[in-house]
Amino acid sequence: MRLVDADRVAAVQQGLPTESAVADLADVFSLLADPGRLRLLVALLGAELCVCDLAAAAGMGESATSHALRILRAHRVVSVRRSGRMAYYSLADAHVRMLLDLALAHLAHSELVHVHPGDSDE
Amino acid sequence: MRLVDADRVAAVQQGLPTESAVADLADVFSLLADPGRLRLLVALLGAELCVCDLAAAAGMGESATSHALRILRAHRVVSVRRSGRMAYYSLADAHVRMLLDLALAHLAHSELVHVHPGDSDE
DNA sequence: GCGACTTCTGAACGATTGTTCATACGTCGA
DNA sequence: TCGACGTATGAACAATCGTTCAGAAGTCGC
Repeated sequence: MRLVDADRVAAVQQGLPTESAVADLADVFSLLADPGRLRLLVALLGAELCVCDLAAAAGMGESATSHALRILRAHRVVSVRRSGRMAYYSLADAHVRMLLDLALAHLAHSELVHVHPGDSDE
Repeated sequence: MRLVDADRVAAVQQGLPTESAVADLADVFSLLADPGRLRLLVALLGAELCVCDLAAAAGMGESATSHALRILRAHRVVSVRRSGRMAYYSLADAHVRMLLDLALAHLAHSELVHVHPGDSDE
């Protein structure tokens, strides 16, 4: 394999996180990479909601909502509080909350950050 | 569709970003959801590197690296500077840079944030 | 110009992911 | 206890994504 700046490559490699750390990071970002889950999480930023209200707020079916919540729950991103036959979900991961806050702040702050339709996306 | 707390649902819906904004956000997170791209971006946090050095630093093939860079370039996340037959890439999106910095800071800060293997992941 | 080299691109394969339908579980009211 | 309701789960399908192989385009040294 060819190298141009071996020193810099070695320095960068040393600064890289562990393989498992990178995998965990990618895992967290994967959870945020789905519009449905993203809407659910944003909805949960301020309020605790039950499944049917979450489905209505996010504009998706209750089954899809339950599946999405199942994944988020498995990754400890949301927590559930049961009251009778209702299930109230809330955001449980401070890490994800900060990522969401940062992302939403950038959304409100400027509209130049992301690509424009038909402009650069492949 | 059944609703438990219609007021709260309406309030949450009003606070949700636009559909296209959510899609753009999910798009950005999708770029960070792949371990290979994540390693490339972290490598680019501090240094400008050519394709072969990036491939070596991230531990992936040059073709795979080029494909990943192509996607990142299409989304304006990285920019390329050409010098002869070499292509030097650098991180171009301040938004993504802050997300990466925040994520890496959390990695260094605590190891309790994410799930443990075989503990909660489905 | 010719050959070596770096990067880029296209196509095909395999794998993973999200969605949907249908159904099962647990809870409340009569 | 029985039916209705909210939620959860399983399976199957479609779609998307990443990787790989092979080859093309452009550049430098001779």
